[in-house]
Amino acid sequence: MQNLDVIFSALSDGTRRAILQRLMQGEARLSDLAKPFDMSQPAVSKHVRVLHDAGLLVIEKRGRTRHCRLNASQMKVASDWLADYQSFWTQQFDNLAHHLATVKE
Amino acid sequence: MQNLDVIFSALSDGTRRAILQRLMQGEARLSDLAKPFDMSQPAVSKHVRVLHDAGLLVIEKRGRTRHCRLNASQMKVASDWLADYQSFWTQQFDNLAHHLATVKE
DNA sequence: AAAATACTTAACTACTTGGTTTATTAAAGG
DNA sequence: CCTTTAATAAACCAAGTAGTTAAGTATTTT
Repeated sequence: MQNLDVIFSALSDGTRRAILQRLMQGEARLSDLAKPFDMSQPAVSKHVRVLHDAGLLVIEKRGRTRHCRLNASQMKVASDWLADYQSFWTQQFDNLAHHLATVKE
Repeated sequence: MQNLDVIFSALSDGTRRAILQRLMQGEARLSDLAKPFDMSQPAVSKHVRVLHDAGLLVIEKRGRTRHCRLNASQMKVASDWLADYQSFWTQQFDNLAHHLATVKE
C-alpha cells in the first residue's frame, strides 16, 4: 500500500513524533507546536505539512491561526500492518524465555 | 528514540515491506529475495542492508550464500510506540460510529 | 586450473529531505 | 491606516536515498 509509505515515512522523524505526542494532550496552534523546537518556524511548518499529508493530523484555519489536532485513526493503518507480525515476535520472545529457562536448570 | 527513526524509515518502503512479508514464510537467500523484483540485485542488497541495520532481519553467511530471516521482535518497538495512540483512534472510531448511528435516526 | 555463482564495493545520477533565510500574504489590534 | 502576529511561499543548500552499471571477491562446481 502506498499509504503505508507516507505514514511510516512521516513517523520516521523524531521531531514529527514529538509533535504527535504533543497533540495527544490536545489541539495546538502551529506556533505553539514550533516553540519547543530549536529550529525555524517554517521548518516546523514543513513537518506539520508532512504529518498532514500522511493524514496523521487535521488542520483547521481560524482567523490567522491554524489549529492542529491528532488523527490517530491513520496510525491504525500502520499498526494493523505491524500486527501481522505479532505472532512472530511473541514466538521469538517465547523461544528466548524457554531458552533462558533451560539454561537456568 | 533514535531507534524508531531507523525502524520506521526502513518500513516506509514498499520493496522492503515486501521483503519482510516474504520472510514471514521462512528463511530466504539474498538472491531468492531479489528475484520477484524488477530491479538489480545490488539494489535489493541495499534494501536488505537497510532492514538489517534496523534490526528487522538477521543475515547468516553460509558458504557463498547469505540467508536472511525475520527478526520481528524489532517491529514490536514500533508497534509499542503506536500502541500509545490506540485509545485515541478507538475513541475517534467510536465517535464516528455514534455519529453515524445518530444520523441514521 | 577454469568457470560459474552469489554477493559486495565503488562510482555515478536523479531525486528527496531537512534545514536555512528572505519575502509575502492575511488577519487583528492600536 | 499602520503595525504586529501567524503563517505560507520561494529560493537555496547540504546530505541522504534509490536506483544504475561495472568491477572485484569469495566460494563452489566442473
